[in-house]
Amino acid sequence: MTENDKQTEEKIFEAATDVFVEKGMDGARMQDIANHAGINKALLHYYFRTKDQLFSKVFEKIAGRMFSKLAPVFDEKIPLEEKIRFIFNAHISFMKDNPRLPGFILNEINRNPARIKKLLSTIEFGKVWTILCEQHKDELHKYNITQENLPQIMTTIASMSVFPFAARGILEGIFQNMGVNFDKYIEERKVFAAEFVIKAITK
Amino acid sequence: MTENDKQTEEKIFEAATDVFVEKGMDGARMQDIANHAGINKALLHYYFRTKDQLFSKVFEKIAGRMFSKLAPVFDEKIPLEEKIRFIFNAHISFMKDNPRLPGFILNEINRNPARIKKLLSTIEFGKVWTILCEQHKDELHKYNITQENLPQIMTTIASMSVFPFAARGILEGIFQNMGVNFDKYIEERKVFAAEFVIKAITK
DNA sequence: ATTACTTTTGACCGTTTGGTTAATCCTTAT
DNA sequence: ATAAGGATTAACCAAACGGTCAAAAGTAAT
Repeated sequence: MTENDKQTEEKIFEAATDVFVEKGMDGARMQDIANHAGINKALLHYYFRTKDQLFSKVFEKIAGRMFSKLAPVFDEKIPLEEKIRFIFNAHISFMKDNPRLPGFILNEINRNPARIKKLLSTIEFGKVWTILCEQHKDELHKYNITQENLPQIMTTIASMSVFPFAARGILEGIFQNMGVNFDKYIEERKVFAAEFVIKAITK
Repeated sequence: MTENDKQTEEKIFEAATDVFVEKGMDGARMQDIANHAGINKALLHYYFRTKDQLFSKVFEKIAGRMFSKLAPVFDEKIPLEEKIRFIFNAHISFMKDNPRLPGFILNEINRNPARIKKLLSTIEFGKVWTILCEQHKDELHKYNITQENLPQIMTTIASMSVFPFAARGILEGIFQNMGVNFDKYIEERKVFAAEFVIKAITK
C-alpha cells in the first residue's frame, strides 16, 4: 500500500534525522538508524539507496527548515526595530525546540562545503539590501546601516542567535561555574540580543 | 635517541592534528594519520596507545591554545574600550591563521560534552565580574554592564568573533552571491565588532 | 664483536562497516 | 483460490577499521 510505504519511509526518515543529528554523518551507523526505525537494515537501502543519499535528503530538509524560518520576516511591513525583535524571538524559539540543529548544520557544512552551495544558490541574498531600502526608506536614516556594512550587521544578528546553541556544550560548562541557568539565559537572550543590536545601529 | 623520539612523536602529533581538525574524530583514520606522518601505522599505537588517547591529547592542546589567547587580556591595566578592541583584534587574528579550529572545537564538544568539563573547571569564570569591578570601578558607571547581563555580553563578544569562522562554509557561499570577499570581511570585522559592542553597552 | 635495549616495520587478527541477495511475507486484483 | 508485485527479512559479502605481534633495524655501552 502506498500509505504504508509513506509510513515506513517517514519512519525511516525521522529515525535517520535523529541519529544523524546526534552522531553526525561520520559517526552515524546504518544499523543504528534501522534499530531506531524498528526495521531491518536492508530496508534502509530499499528506500534510500546509500548512506550518502539518505544523509543528503535529511540534511537538505533540516537546512531548509532552518533558513525558511528567517526569509518571510523580511517581507512583512513592520518597523525595522520590530523586525529585529521578531527575528530574534522566532529564531531563538525555534532553536530552543531544536537545540542540536545549529551545531549539526555548521559542522556538516564545514565537513563538506559543496553540499550547501546549491541550497544557497536558490536564495537571492543580493536582494536583501534592495528590500531593506524599499521597505524602510523613510526610517533608514535613523540607523547606521549601509550597503557596505550590511554583511557585518547580518552576520552579527545570525551569530548572536546561533552561537549560544552551537557552543552550548562550552557555555553550559562555564555557566555551571558561574551559577547561571542556560535555559533562563536563552529566554533572556531574545530580548537582550534585539535591544543590543538596535542600540548599536541607532545613530 | 631521545631527540629522535621527540622528533617522531611530534611528527605524529602534528599529522594527527591536521587530520583530526580536517576530518573530525569520527572521520579521521589512523592509517591516514600514519601516512601524513610518513610512518607505519603500528608506530602510532607505539607512541599513543589508542585513537582516543591520541585524539584527547590533540584536542586538549588545541582547545588550550584557543582559550589561553583570551585569558591574559583581562589582567592588563588598560581602559575597558581598549580591552574590547584588543580582544577582537587578537582573537580574530588568531582565528584567521587557524580558520578550521573554531568549527572543530565546537563540534567535538557537542559530540562529547564531558571532554571539555575538566578543561573548563581549571578556569575560574566566576572571578571575571570581580576582576571587572576591581580594574574598571571608576569607569564602569559609563556602561550598561551588570553582574546579571555579564553572561549575555561575554557570549555576545565570543559569538561575534567565533561565528564567522564556525559558519565560514555558509558565509562564503552567501558572500559569493553578494560580491563580498570573505577575507576583507574578516579584516573589517575586527574594528566593526569592537565599535558595535562599545556602542551597544555605552549608556 | 657482542649484548642489551629501543624504535620501526610488515603481516596479521577480529570486528564493524555499508551494501547485496535470494527468499519470504503481505497486499490486492482477478 | 491464486497469481503478481511490492514490502520485508535473515543471511551473507568484501572492504575498511582499530589494534596487535613478532621480527627486523637501529643505537649505545661493554
